Amino acid sequence: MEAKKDDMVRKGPWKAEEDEVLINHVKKHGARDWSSIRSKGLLKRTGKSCRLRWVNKLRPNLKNGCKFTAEEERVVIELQSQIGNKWAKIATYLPGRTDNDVKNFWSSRQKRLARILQASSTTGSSSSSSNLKPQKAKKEVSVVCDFQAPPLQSYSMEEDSSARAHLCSSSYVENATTTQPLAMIQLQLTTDEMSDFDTNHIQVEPELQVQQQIPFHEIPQPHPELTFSPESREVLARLEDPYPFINVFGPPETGSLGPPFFDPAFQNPETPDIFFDDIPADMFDNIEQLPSP
DNA sequence: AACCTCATCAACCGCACCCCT
DNA sequence: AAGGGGTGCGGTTGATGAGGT
Repeated sequence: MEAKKDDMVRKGPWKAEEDEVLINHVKKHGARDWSSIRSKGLLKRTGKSCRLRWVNKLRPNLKNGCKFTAEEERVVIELQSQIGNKWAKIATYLPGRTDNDVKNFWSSRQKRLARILQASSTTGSSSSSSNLKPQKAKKEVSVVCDFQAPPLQSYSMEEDSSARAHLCSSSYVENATTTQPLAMIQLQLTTDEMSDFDTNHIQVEPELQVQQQIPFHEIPQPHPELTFSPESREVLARLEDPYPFINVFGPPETGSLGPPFFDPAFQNPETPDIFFDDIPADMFDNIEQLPSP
């Protein structure tokens, strides 16, 4: 019985001591040999669990606790439309973000979208927001008022584009018929959320200010194509590029895109790298880079 | 204050792939 | 060639906190 208890795999939240053991293991052996952590008796966690913990929480330079910026959201949406639910691949475009982050972001988004669609379909095409929760309706009003940014250019806005361009909010989504292309609705949600980008109205966190101070019109625009045109295939091909973001959205010539994504100094102050000071400098080179073909 | 709804996050699970023997 | 172990990925779930009624 005792031996059985010792063999038990531990599950659930990680303790600080376990994190420490895991970090020490990675220091010594690198981010591999996950199974040996258990076989050596260092932890009662499975190799998978250890790897997941490292990748999602302990790895250096993670943006833990930071909400997705408008730019990151746009990258996710753009790439998801191009390559589907390849979260790990998409995450390689977002330094400091994990596939789990991207996945969670997307599923939250889908839930929200589904709710909005359901709300609009159950009550027909009524233009009022009364079918939503009152607090939601309130939020939407403020968003509509605050939103001043130009629309994304990555999707074609055809009929009714001017209205949507200026008032891209969930309440307009609600007005949309359910036959509206999903991409369009997703775009509307995006721009809704991007109202956060209005620095005149929103207090931004210090570590995000570098990016959020960028005038909206200077943000590099993604490719306009949605279909798998030759250009899109080119984008897919760039997935092997260690810094594909530069290529996909144009060179950071204005410097506007640079800091949050490419400046090593841009780190979440809540997750300092003090644990890793004595790790060989090149040890993590492989982590952020895409695997070589 | 209690309750409800929703969003977010961390972690687990199953499957697929790769590599080694 | 086949089998097994290790690893990576995507889907799902449960816990928790925030905000509103």
